[in-house]
Amino acid sequence: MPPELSKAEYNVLHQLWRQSPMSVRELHDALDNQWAYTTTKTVMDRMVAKELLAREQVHGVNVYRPLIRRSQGVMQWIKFLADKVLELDRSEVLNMFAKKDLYTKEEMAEMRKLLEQDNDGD
Amino acid sequence: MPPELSKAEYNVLHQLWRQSPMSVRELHDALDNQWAYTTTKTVMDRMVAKELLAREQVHGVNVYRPLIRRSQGVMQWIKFLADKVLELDRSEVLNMFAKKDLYTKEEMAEMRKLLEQDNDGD
DNA sequence: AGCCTACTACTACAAAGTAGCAGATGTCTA
DNA sequence: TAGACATCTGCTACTTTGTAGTAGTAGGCT
Repeated sequence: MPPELSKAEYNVLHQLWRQSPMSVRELHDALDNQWAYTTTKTVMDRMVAKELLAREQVHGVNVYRPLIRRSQGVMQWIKFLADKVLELDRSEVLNMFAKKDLYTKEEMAEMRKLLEQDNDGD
Repeated sequence: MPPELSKAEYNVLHQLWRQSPMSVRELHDALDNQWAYTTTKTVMDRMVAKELLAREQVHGVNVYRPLIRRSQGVMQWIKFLADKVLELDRSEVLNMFAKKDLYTKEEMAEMRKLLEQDNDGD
């Protein structure tokens, strides 16, 4: 079971899933929220501590890379959405997502698998 | 603009939107999560302080009532989902919700209005 | 009257949200 | 080349949330 992600953490991952690795500065500028630069940095550093991100130095600057896949990250929102907001079957919500063609075949397959795995186990 | 809701807070509201008012005990038992009873109470009391809930005594017991409407509460998930997870137009996501027939005509109308209001204002 | 039981207010501690500061280092210009 | 800036980086810090324990209290039972 993938770790719980906060909205803030998901936000960071969201960027890194599109482009990775990125420095704090790059990611911060790509974000359209109102965070202070240091906030972005703090969040990212804590994510390293939690092993959600990997950090390495490139030419003297830290760059960050996600350690979990998008399919894993998205799953929890599907679950939350299904259980608490839409009150639908999780797989039904997943299907709503599927229709929008945002995720690759592989990601969809993995999400379906994740769904089965903990469908009555979390 | 409705206040930001945490998942925990949303959870509580979710129950109260179905049935209200409820005592801590009733709500706690209705929830299917793993909270301790006192956790439920703490969350609810804090929500009163933030004016998300109203509390009143009935026959010596506190009962709680939501102070924001479901349409308001749901909106933020629509926004988050649209912006960060699905990368779709917010109204498109709202339409996905609409299809599922979970919300009344009035709620849908209000959500559409909320969407316009802060569509480029938040 | 004394004891359960449930309810309430209060306290507590860890994690997340949000951000400032100060030292190190790279860069540009007088 | 020595300041003068601009970054980047590692700390520190304060507030909210998440999560829960404890103790006092009031109502009902025996």
